Amino acid sequence: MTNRRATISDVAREANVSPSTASVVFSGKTPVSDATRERVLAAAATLGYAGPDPLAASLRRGRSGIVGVVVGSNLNSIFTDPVQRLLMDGLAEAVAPLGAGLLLLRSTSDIENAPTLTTAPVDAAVLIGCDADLRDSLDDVRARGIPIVVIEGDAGPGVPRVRLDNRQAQRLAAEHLRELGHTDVAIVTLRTDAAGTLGRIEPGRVITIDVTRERLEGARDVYPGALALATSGSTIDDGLAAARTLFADPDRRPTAVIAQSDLLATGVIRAAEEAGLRVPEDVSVTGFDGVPVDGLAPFRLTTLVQAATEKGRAAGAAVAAMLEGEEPASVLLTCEFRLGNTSGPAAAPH
Amino acid sequence: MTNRRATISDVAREANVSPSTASVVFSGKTPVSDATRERVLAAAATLGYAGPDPLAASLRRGRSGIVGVVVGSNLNSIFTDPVQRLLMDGLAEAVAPLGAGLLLLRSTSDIENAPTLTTAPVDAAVLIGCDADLRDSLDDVRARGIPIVVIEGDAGPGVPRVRLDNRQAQRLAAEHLRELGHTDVAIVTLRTDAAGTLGRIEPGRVITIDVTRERLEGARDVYPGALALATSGSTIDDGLAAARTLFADPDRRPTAVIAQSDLLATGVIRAAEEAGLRVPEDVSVTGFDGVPVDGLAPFRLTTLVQAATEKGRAAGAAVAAMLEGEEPASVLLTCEFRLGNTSGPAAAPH
DNA sequence: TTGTACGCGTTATCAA
DNA sequence: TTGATAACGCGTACAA
Repeated sequence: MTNRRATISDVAREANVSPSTASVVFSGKTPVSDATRERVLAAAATLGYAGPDPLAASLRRGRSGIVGVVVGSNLNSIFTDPVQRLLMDGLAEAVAPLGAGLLLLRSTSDIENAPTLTTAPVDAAVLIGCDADLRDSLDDVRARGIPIVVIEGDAGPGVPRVRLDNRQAQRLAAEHLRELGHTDVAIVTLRTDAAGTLGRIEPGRVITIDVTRERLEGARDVYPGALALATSGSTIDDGLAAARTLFADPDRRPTAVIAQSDLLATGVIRAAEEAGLRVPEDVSVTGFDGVPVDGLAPFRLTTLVQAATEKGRAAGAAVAAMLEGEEPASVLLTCEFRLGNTSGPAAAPH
Repeated sequence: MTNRRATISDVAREANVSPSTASVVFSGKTPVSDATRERVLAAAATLGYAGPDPLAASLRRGRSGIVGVVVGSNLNSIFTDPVQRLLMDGLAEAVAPLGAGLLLLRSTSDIENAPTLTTAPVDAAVLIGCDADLRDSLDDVRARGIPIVVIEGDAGPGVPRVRLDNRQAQRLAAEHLRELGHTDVAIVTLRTDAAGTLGRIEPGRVITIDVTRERLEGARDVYPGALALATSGSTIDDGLAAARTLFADPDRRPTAVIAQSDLLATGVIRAAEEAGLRVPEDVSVTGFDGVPVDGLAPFRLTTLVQAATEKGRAAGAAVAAMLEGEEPASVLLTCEFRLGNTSGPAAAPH
């Protein structure tokens, strides 16, 4: 009894049918007479057989039903961002009909033996962002011929991408501020490189993270010389810290701040309140993402709404299509400008 | 060329060695002469062989290297909570040395064909929380004989649990308030049932969520009759909404609020500020979790610090042990009381 | 150090 | 509607 798990052959024997018939009872791919079905099911119950072994079935079918999701660093950091969470939700939703689940994988790990894209039984991979580390390990994966999709990143030619038109979107916010009469505008950016270098972005600085660079370009299309401050991540506290330096000197403070995320914008608003400034009377703030921010009320951010869930869904759909043998297609999503109560006319100079 | 992927036999043939020798070159389990190794590797390169197929390898050794993590509803909601995120981090870390990754699974899904604990090739499963739906589907899984561990929930006898001593911990906070002289204390709780029923918890109300019930018991050990308000989740906004009703009537407001999470506590503090109350002079607030809350500064919550990452790690370790054939052992973690600047002596009655 | 032989548990294909 | 056959691609005793 403690020997070995029952297999489908055992069940078949017990039910006096062939293994293939027993298999069909479980898969339902071919009609089976009610009588045999019941006999098989009864045999399974007797033997404590819980259904086909997923591993063996996968091998036979050549599909594991698993999509690898490669995230940069630790899991905690990726899920801190509401946009990422929605994205994962959309992704999960889109791959579920394939019978696929999401396997969380990290691009790098100091842990011996950690699972990787090469050792894990994945049918396809979705890369979130794509840094240098990742790009290297990608060759192995492509050699294996599994479909790959990149979200907000670039994994080289031939790898379909799902991303936002960040530059165009951010330009909308900047134009909105220009129309309100703002001339003195500062920008609070997301992290500019893997290291998360803080502080003022001088002309020579290389911005290796696409999203950040593109949004900055969009803002600078309208305000070419605007001061830009880099943060190390998209959190309220990061926005707060950056904005404190912006508001430190009453004589040189901007009348509007373009934040590259809603979380950062929330921090900027908090810094403004700290400094005794009213939003939007004294300072206008725009965000990016259009996600609900816990604790932001009563403010409604003026922001660019991105369809984060849709982004995940698009990536999932791309993966599904490639699994069907279709040609990969990149997707470029656009954002919608949403007016909130955090932006208003530039204050008359005092 | 476009035919079929190369297999290890192809490589072996190309290198003039036997398949087993080629296999050994990749697994490294047996010494191989340098000459043969290089020949095999060269052959692999020629054929574009990217290493053993994970699926076949898994079937052969009976291990997929995948641990299923079953979360209640959507991924978004679970990762909204910083505690859950840290927990996942710890879990990922603990299972990585096994060469295992985490497969995200939902306990219920309306999507046809969605992957489940029964259809996915998992070596083990970790359940986060455990509601009725889940408990039912568990029988199938147990029939398969894979190890299961439950975090903060109860999956029935024989399933090892990893959890906190919530009651004892929450009592510490209540005792702290009692020592400060508070007599009029209110409690803001986490969700009490799957539906997320809001509002005052009357004596008869059934609390199906263990964490909530246990923490409430801890608080009531000290303040038996305290008013308790249920929220629908652990967010700042939920805490804010609940606390607004607490502070609405100036004559009947509590001098201290016990919140069942740090996020809720942050909302309570915000509500206090809104109502023109000073923390902790006019009202003391305690939290639970001890996680960094984005945007809480300059407050440091008086709270119970739980080792969230450790909780995940413990679950991972339990899984690892069971995979080694060891006996499952439940783990009960304790919290540490941490004094912040959100609690102080009860104000003299006016 | 290398090779032989077999089976892991299933399912697609085809014929009956 | 059912059954026989043959892989799926690999790892591992065991023998040489």
